[in-house]
Formats: sequence, C-alpha cells, structure tokens
Amino acid sequence: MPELPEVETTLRGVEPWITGKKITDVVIRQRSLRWPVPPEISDSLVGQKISSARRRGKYLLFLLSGGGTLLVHLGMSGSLRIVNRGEDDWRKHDHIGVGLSSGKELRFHDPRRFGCWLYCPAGDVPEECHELLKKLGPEPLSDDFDETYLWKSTRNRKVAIKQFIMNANVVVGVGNIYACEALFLAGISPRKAAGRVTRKKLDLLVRSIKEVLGEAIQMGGTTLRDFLNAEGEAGYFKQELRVYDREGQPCRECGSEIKRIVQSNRSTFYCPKCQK
DNA sequence: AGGTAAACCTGGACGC
DNA sequence: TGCGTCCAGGTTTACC
Repeated sequence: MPELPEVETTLRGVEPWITGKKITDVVIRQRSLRWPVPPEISDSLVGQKISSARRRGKYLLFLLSGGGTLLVHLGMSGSLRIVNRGEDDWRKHDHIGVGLSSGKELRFHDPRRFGCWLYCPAGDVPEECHELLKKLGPEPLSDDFDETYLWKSTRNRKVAIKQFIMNANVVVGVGNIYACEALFLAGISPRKAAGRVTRKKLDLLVRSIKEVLGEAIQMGGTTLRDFLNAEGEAGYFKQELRVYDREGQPCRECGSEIKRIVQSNRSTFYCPKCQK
C-alpha cells in the first residue's frame, strides 16, 4: 500500500500523539508478519518513552528513551492509527497495540501481513541500526538525490528505468504508483534501459520524482483502495494521478489511450505518445 | 554480478 | 451463491 508519501503522512499523523509518551504495555495478537515479531517488542518496549519518530525510506523509526529503536514497515497493506484506550474495539487484522501513558494507543493494522515490527538495541545510529537500512539509497527529497547522482548510478545499467528507480538501493520511497507518475512527467518510456536515458531526461526525472512525491505528501497521500492516515481519513492524490490505474482512459496531455504493461510482475501504466 | 521470477498473505472484483 | 482467476501502495529470496 504505502509509498513514501503515505508513510510520511502516517508519520506526521501519529508523531504528535506518541512523542514524549511512555509505553505502558504492548499487546501482540498476531506475531506472524513478514518476519515473526521478536519478543523484544513486548519485553523491551514497556517502560520506555518514545523520544522521537522519523522516517527512512518507507521505514518508520521510533527512537526510545533507552537508546533502542523500534522499526516498523507497513508493507503493502499496513497502517497505523491512534485510538483511545478501551474505546476502540480491535478490528479484524489489527495485530499490535502499543498502550501509551496518555491513554491513547498506537494500533497496527495489516491484512496481508507483509509489514514488519523489529527492535534494534541501543548503540547504532538509528538510520543504520538494522541491516535492512544499511544499503538504502538517498532520500528522494534530499539534496543527495540529484542529477549527477542519477547519471552516475545509471551508467551501463541495462535494467528498465522504471525498475531502476523502484530499487531502494538506488533511491528510497519510489513505489509503483509514483514511479509511473514520475516517468510520465519526465516523458520517459518506462521500458527504456536506465543507461540509455539522456542526461537531460535524467535531470527532468529527478525533478519529476521530487515534484510528484512532494505534491502527494501535500495531499495526504494516495488512497487507491484502503490507505487511511492516522485519523482514519483517505488521501486526496488519487485525483491527481496522470497514468496510474488509468488503462484505456485518455492521456490528460495528448488524449492518447493510456497503456498497461507488466514489468517484473508489476503493472506499469504509461502514455505511448508522451513517453519515449 | 546483474537480471528475473517466486515467495510471503488476504480480500475484492469479475466471469461463469 | 459459489467457485475459480486475477489483481493489489513491497521487498526479500532463490534461481538463471
């Protein structure tokens, strides 16, 4: 479900409710996520304060007063919401509840269970506290992600540009929706080999990725089916989508029919006329 | 090493 | 109503 804008929306939604609050208890109803929820999630969290919350790619990092870090990924269908302790019944697929000293509770919901909850002990830089984070590429909205970086990293790469920008080791946070959208904005065919995209187009692609992610964050993310923010509200970016999920409909720029193809088992939507 | 396909899950939409 | 098929905001893992 969530790409960078949806994870960022989630972070901004839960952050004010959890920072500075002490964890009073943790309820785990389903340990079987992407990886089994480790015992530390209940054993080590209780009694600690959540000192801050941040995002790295599509991972949420909750820094704890003891120095450790709680690492959460929402996978394809995960979401976090804030509920009032005791007032909000557990819904189907609510797997974890973190009780807070304020009387609120952070509740994790994930029907497909591709998400994960992991615990990193104190000692490391939070952004590198786990193997999963160590090889991640730059943040797309940071200055580290620029034209020069993309130019250098694409040299001699034969993989399709769409798959390339969806690789978290290249740049984090660009999932299937925003990869399609950014390539449309930049006028690049999703099938083009990464190493054969011109420097000028790569420059445009960098700016398109920043633009589309930035706009989507402003609009609270994209709700295709079931994404909801921490208050249980939908995002509004769906109405802005230029190509994603628009197979057979007219291109908003040229009127041509939007096409759908499959690349590495994922749907790609594009305009054959606008994207070369 | 790079590139591709399968794997992990549940549920909704659609055709018969 | 039901059943089979296909599809879905991700990413690791196994395999060529």
